[in-house]
Amino acid sequence: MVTIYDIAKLAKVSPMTVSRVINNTGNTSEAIRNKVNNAIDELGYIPNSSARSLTLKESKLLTLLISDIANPFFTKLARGAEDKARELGYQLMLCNTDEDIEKEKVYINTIISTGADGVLFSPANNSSSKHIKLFNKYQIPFVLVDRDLPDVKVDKVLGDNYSGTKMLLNHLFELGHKNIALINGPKDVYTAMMRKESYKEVHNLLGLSINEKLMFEINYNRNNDAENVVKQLLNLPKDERPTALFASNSSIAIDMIKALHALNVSVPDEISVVCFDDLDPDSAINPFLTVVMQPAYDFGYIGTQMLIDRIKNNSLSKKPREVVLKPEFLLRSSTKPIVIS
Amino acid sequence: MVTIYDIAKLAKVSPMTVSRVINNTGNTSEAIRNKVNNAIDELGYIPNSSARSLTLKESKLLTLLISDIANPFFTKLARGAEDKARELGYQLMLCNTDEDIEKEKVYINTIISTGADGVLFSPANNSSSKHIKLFNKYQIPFVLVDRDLPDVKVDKVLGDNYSGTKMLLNHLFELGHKNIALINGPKDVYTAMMRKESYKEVHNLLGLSINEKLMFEINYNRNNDAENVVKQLLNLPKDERPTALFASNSSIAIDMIKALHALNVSVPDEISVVCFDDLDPDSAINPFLTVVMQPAYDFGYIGTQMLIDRIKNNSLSKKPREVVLKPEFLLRSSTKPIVIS
DNA sequence: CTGTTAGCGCGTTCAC
DNA sequence: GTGAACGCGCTAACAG
Repeated sequence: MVTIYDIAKLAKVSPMTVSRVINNTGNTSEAIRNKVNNAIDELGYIPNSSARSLTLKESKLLTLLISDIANPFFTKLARGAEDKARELGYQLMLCNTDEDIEKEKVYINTIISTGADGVLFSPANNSSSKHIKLFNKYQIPFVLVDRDLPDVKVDKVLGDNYSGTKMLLNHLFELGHKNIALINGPKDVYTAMMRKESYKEVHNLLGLSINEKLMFEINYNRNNDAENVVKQLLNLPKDERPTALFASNSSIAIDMIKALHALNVSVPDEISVVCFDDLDPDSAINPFLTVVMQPAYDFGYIGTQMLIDRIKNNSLSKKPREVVLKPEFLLRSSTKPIVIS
Repeated sequence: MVTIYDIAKLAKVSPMTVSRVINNTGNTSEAIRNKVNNAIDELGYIPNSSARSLTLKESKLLTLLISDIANPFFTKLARGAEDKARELGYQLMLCNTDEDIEKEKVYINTIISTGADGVLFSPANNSSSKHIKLFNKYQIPFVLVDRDLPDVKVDKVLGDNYSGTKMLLNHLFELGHKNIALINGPKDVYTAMMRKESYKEVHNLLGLSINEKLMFEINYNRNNDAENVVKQLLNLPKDERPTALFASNSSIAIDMIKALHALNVSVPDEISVVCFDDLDPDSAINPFLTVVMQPAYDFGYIGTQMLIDRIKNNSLSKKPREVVLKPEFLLRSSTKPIVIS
């Protein structure tokens, strides 16, 4: 391992001078700077960031703590975060909680232990609030992305769940659907909560009744309950049976469609399906699901910008900002007008 | 920030004893252990891993250095790597080079600087060989995944590019296709190189001639050249014009299909398309592309196991192991028998 | 079984 | 404009 001492020796200066040259701090003569830089090149010196973190209490390391790396929404968010981080001279580390609050806890410990300068955080569920105390205790700034947490006052980048839900429902209404099942994520996850509220509100505003039997809560990722849900829905008496499904995210939509196919129910001929978030990368060649697409990349890009702002002018006093990103409706072929039989 | 000194004071022992309790190293009496643990809980102590790395020269941090996080192949690989890393008490950090050799260089510096214990590495291209000197110099073990590098003798997890290519081509041959265009990745990337060689070999073994005009090299990710390639192919005289495309990865396949669609060429009615690697997550509901699917998750899972093996018994002397993972052929609907007109 | 000392690589503080 | 001493938080090596 090459240290500043090695290069100090080679350049015949003190380690301190080397440090100054590396960090452009204090004054150094041109001649010395050249000597030092040559030595650095010759020895292939790479600074030890552990040592640096220890004295500086800063690591130039950001962490993206998300709940499902297999979900294209989060993958795109990650790309956005990474791009902005690089732009601003930070390194991004990715942690995947798998929607698991325990994993999340472990990760947060590691994050603090590692000395990240900030965290871009999409909490597993509302219980994540507990974990936040740690961030506060260790004074590490974080920005909430996609999923809000009650009573947590920090910078946030959120989606507009109401307008997204409304677009999806209105589309279905226009096609004549009345019995629209809501296959939602867990009720203690912000986005699921919001989408359910919006679902109810949109119905209420239109004077439409809501059938509780059409509302389900399952996991946001990897679902084995999908088939169960479908069976329950299909067993409903004809006048209650849904003609359309509103899946709360794309992962659920996929699982539902698979379950429907397994039972020989055709989409969209017999049941229409819509959901939040798009299905990259291949939706490009095979556009099927009608969705509202959220600007996932921007969630990461903007969130990271806000995070670094916080880190730099650590005016934690400054009032938290909240950015709301609008979704876009994409009409494709998983929806069809209702068939009157 | 809480340090071992704080908890030493509270527990009325020496910092060293605290360290021993935390790490289960040396003997400590039950009574003391309890006192210390209570203090730890009370103060919410979290070890500072920078300090630890400094003395221990080990960070329990692994880095996955890949070239395209938007590619589902690498996403799944990442999940496998992460699972194994967690299993074995390591943390995984993800770096995305975007197929860019310069970004890769910067990342490798950061990786060394951060003090990762090992690297799971899928190089951008053959020039990456230069970067490897740094790993050697800093004695940080790495395992090559998916992409090999000439003359680099380390543990590897590679795909079986020959058999994958053969399955794809044989399938097309059986459907009657003879003019099969190869839309390949860059020639200095291992997988692209291997697939091209295999393409030639399979043709040769069957005594089929190869038309150089049907072979293209474009980027593995985000392609603007796709449309150009398609135009060139379609402008070929009828007897040379391809009736099928062999895309070297799924990203290229998508771009090609988009370009074909843009020109109103139907897949598979007019041109069949196949490629390496599957298109999760939604291929589940919308199976379209005929592919050979590689066990991406296993690339990460096995590679990480090998990496940690190396780290633990750093018997760098031990002969490098090479694991070759077989792909699986998935027949779907992007291919069709050739139409004699 | 427990405590003391020293040092990991670096940057801040204060001299020169 | 340059250098020496100290300390960041932790643990290895040695005492006791």
